[in-house]
Amino acid sequence: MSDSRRPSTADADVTARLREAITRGQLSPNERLIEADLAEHFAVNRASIRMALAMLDQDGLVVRLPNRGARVRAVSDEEAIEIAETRLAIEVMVARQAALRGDDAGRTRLRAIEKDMRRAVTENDAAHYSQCNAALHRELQRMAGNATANRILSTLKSHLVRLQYRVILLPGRPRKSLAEHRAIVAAVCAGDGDAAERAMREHMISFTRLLKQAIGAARLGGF
Amino acid sequence: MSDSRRPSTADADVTARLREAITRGQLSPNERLIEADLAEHFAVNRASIRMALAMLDQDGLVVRLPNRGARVRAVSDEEAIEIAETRLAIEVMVARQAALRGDDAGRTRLRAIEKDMRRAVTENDAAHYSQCNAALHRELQRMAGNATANRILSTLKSHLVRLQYRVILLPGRPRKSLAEHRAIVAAVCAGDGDAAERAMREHMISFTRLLKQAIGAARLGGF
DNA sequence: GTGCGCCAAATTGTCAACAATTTGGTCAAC
DNA sequence: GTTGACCAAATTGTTGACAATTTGGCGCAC
Repeated sequence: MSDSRRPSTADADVTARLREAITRGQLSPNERLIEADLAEHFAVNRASIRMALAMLDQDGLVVRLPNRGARVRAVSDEEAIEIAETRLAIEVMVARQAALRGDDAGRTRLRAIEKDMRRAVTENDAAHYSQCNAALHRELQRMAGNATANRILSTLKSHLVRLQYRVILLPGRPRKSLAEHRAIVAAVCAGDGDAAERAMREHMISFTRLLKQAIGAARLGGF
Repeated sequence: MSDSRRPSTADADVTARLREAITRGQLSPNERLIEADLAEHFAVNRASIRMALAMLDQDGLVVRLPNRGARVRAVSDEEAIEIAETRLAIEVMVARQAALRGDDAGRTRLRAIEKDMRRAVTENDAAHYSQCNAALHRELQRMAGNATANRILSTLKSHLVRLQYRVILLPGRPRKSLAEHRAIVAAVCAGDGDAAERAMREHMISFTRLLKQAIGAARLGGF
């Protein structure tokens, strides 16, 4: 659903593809991004690549040094924690706003996602659980209707994707996470902003703590 | 201090200048940004302008439509409120982190700024007060040491500059704001994260409320 | 007079060539 | 053997020309 006759430039297209290649880990952190090579790989000219690199630099996914080219930005461990903390602050606000401003359709969808989530846990389907998790947060964002927060969250998430799968795969995580999610859904559906905020804070603190553990473990075991 | 022999490209330079022109209001909201004109005005070639527009688009300061050019993005009233709410969430976190992680030098500077601020209020110097205000928030950000949050805050602020001066100039605002700032400084210097968070929340809620008032007033009186 | 198609001007998108800079290696001098 | 200058290759930065698209106006039919 992206190659129809809708007006779109090569630039925007290649930017999206390059962004995905980075977030999906097909390009390693600190890997050099050589304009000519990328231009050939994506079958566009260098100007488009240049544009894409400039935008991804602004996004924080790429670092560019004058006359010295671009690299995939490596998020350090400290940075990953910073990002998680900032994400926490915004997700908490989003949960509150979703509780206060959400509509009936949203609440219905929220309950459906929760149900689906329960099934994923009983069936031990980690992949599906991860999808439900994303869907739930997405629905909360939609209900909150704060486009600014949504934009920021999506860029923050794009910086963490590489790391967060470690957390999801931790033993016992889905069961714990499920309970937290149910508390969030209950509070939001009840229209209780304070409770939603508390529940989301609990959830994100728990996530952040595990992220720190995962990072610490990787630091010891990785090299 | 920008034309020395430090390596810098025309692109980065013109991006900063264009960004400033937009935030300072020298370019009106919705104004068309024609590449050739800008290139002539800034004495660079179109490619640099193109790059700058792409980055500012990513920043949210400019909107670009394929084949139809770029315009200065107009932040709607609803959006301004969204931005203020999101900023609140992050500033609150920054205040907490500043309280927990701040160093002695930072605390000293904070007290100095507060003192300066008091003087600005007694002397009714709104411009100087505004500077102190910026300095205080900047110092808190430095103390918190959360680069991610800092980056986000600076873009959020750049979207609000046009509006916030209305709030500062409201009668009685500096005196009220001063009391709020003193509470923040006290809590942060005491290393009390909870209190710092509360104080900053109070302050930002008060700011957001006034922003809404200012927006409402402008909507009635403006046209 | 109103609507419709068409053309020209303005503007953005794409491209390739050229200039400037960095990088890595070689060779000579010490 | 090490240091330093210098050169060549690789890469990025800049420029101008050309192609594609949109926009606004003009004339024509009705």
